[in-house]
Amino acid sequence: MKSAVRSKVKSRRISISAPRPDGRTRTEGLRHDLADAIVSGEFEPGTALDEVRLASRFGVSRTPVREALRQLSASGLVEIRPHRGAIVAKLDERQLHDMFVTMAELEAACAGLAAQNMTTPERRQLEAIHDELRELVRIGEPESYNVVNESFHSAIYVGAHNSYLFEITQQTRTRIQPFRRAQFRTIGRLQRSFEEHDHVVAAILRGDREAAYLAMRQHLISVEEAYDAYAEAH
Amino acid sequence: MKSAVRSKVKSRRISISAPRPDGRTRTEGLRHDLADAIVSGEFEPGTALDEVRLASRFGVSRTPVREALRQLSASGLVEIRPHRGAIVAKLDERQLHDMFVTMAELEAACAGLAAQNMTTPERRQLEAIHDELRELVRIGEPESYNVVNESFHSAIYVGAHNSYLFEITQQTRTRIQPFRRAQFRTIGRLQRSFEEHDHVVAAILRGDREAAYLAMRQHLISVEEAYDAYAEAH
DNA sequence: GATGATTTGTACGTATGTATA
DNA sequence: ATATACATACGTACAAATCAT
Repeated sequence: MKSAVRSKVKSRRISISAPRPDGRTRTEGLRHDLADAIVSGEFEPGTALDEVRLASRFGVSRTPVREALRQLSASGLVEIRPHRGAIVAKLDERQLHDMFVTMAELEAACAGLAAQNMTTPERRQLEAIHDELRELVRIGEPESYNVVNESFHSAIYVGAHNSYLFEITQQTRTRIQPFRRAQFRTIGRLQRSFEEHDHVVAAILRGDREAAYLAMRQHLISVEEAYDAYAEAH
Repeated sequence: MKSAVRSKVKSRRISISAPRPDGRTRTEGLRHDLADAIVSGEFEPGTALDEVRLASRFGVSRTPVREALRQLSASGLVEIRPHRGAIVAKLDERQLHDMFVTMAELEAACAGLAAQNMTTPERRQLEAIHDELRELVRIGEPESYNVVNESFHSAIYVGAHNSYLFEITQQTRTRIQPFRRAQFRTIGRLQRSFEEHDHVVAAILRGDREAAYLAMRQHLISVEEAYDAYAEAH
């Protein structure tokens, strides 16, 4: 219906071609923006990523869109089916479970290495975050707890002092993100989470690698169980 | 200067465009071929990946080359510097060491999960491979040992029954590959490797997750030490 | 199941940014 | 420091494949 009109109408170029104010290429900017949209949940898993629509939405041609999609497909956020377009990657139950289990192993490895490698200031910082979480449990603030909890885990990734492990741990977290429903909702779960952290922190502070590994692995398994219980109830 | 002439001259198309005999796109084929060339050592780390040269070498236009390079950069084999071209990814000492340590953690995680999850046939198969390696140590065949050793490790990746862990373990192995110099060269190292495997196999067969984890981690640390010793001597 | 519409895949030209003399 | 050469970034045209009808 509309197609007859289009070919004459479209001719005027939008020309956003201005010499790139920032130093970034369009492809880079797009990859970043698309990843954000997926991780934040704006584009849900399974959403079709139409090249032309994305191009016009972001005011660029199809070329950078295609290049960004290729990169995101290699990192796992996007799935490309040849000749059939790209969609936001979808995971079935099994794949999601596998990812959780692997995440537990990765974070446990981080904790173990952190027990060995953290500097004294890093250890002090971890304790400080842990104390902050204790207070948030006491006054019962799930939202703040979730935010500070992120720093807790990040501090341990960094403390492992291993750039590659850091990279794949973050990447795995990013890939799971679109599938995370709610975080901690109940005070009970908060309390339990804090107690598990307590074992992790104690092991790291006394430099006990294997104990830190086991405590963190256990913590994450228990996080998955909490998710599952929540998912089942909803 | 030449541009006046060019626009008339270029018109004849080379037309390798034959309707794609296989079902694969050129980008896919190229990504595969490039990854192969890098992993096999044909393109060494640091090699410049000139778009035009690659395009003509593989008989395609620059577009699929660019798209393949983007994917390989997301998977870590290639490094893209904006406006400055792509090179085969290079790792410094520290990065390589970090990757080895992480590989040890990943394989250890696989071994731990394999101890839990391997089926009876899988356990039998692992034992069979292990017996084969014993024989190869006895008669002293480093080349065959290296080949069968790969199956040994692969059997454990598979036995973990975790698709995501499998994926990142393989990907890490691929990324380290271009930096592997020689494999086991000495009979002494062969013997030592076999003894370490022995602990891993025993732990897996009796379903002892933590012991399997520790034994595999130790094995890989000792593999890295062997590499380092070799590198230092050469 | 064939045909037209739509969307992706590939080629190529030109502009823009980077390196070099 | 400026100009020149060169490789990449991006837009656009067309071909090929998929999907609707």
